[in-house]
Amino acid sequence: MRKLSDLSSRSEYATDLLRRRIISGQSQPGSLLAEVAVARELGVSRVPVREALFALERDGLVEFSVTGRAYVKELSPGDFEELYVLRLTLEPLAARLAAPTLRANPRRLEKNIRATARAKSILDVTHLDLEFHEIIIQASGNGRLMKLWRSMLGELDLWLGRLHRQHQGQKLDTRDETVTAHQGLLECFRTQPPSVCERKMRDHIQGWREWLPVMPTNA
Amino acid sequence: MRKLSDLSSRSEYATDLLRRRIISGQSQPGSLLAEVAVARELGVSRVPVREALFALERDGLVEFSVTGRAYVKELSPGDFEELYVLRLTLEPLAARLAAPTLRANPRRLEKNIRATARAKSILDVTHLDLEFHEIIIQASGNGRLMKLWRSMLGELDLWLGRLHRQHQGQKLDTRDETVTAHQGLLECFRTQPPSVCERKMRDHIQGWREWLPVMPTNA
DNA sequence: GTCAACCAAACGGTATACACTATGGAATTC
DNA sequence: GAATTCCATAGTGTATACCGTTTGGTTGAC
Repeated sequence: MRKLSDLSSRSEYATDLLRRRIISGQSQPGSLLAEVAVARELGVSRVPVREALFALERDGLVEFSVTGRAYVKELSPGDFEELYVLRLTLEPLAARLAAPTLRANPRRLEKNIRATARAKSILDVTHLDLEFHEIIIQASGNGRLMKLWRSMLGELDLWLGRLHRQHQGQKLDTRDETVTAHQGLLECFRTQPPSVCERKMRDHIQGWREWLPVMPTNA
Repeated sequence: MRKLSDLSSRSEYATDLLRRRIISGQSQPGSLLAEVAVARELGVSRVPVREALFALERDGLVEFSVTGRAYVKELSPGDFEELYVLRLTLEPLAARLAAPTLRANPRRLEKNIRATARAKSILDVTHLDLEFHEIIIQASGNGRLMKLWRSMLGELDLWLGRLHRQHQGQKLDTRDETVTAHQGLLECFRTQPPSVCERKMRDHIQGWREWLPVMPTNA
């Protein structure tokens, strides 16, 4: 766990800590995040906590009521579909835009795939998977797109975290499939024109959606 | 101009006022928005100003330096292209998702078009144009998409505002073209399947881009 | 004249205090 | 017993104060 001294500001510390709690499920969905309570608990004042709550709202991990109270986001199946349809639209675009860059310099993707192949836990695979996609978005050179991706990342993490907890008993080992699929994408970037990369990415994300265990239907 | 008493909170007041200033060009791009100075000027404390600055950063109207200072966003031609390519991707999606809803209930679009036809200033046309597009995104039923749109809206406004100022002398009257184009879209929603609406929206946005006067190449 | 060290003013980060509002349960009324 | 009023509590909105850091200019050495 990161300590306060590791971070440049208490706002970041609070944001980081609350994010972990929410994603890990330690903070129950729908529960109130009262500024005073959180502040006392983290050993900081209300000001950094307020800023953390605003930042987490932007990331889709916290929701504000009309009266200004902050609650841990409750997930509905519809939310997941919204997220999925946006990925299905934005990521193929990113792949097309990024194709020339990645063709010229695929090193970061290669490194990511090697790391994924060595990953020992499901959680690591998940994070490396998301990182793989983020590398592509980064390479698209569109800063706005990167911003949008980051604003979706938290909620995506929330979903995947819950999924893993629900299927704890089962293996759910996606490492080899992930590596194979990503190698296919990399090969595409290396040899195919942007429009093909775009299509390939769309297929990849569709495949991911279909592969996922059935999404829970209750919050 | 909105007064403090018209708004529920001083944060909103500050956000609103600063947004207007930035979009209108009253605040020079690149200029420092120092918390104390702004606070004194608006007659509020630093706290609401801080929150306003964070909100405006999310909207792409303000940028923070690494040391935490807030500056009025400087526009580059690349920024505009980034925005454009995202619209070109997200709005056709919205049109497809919204098609069934709008077919069943096109009233809001009709009302918007009528208002546009009566608009007396270029600024009104611009805002009604953006509202037209927002109605469609709203009708898509995808809350995340709406959030993304709103986060792009400020910067879009900034661009269009600058454009109008630069071409003040020229007519640049887009009212009739806008009405015609929007009527075409409405007709499409009323009679065509979602995939056709999607394509039509893509064409519409491409046409808008091509029609725009040459975007300025310097900040 | 140039460069570096230094210093005061400006600014952001955070804590704390106070004012106002919402919330939920207890008391009251019917 | 059910609905309503009332009130204490909890919570947010905002102001202010303090502290450390950045910044930009000035002074001094060379």
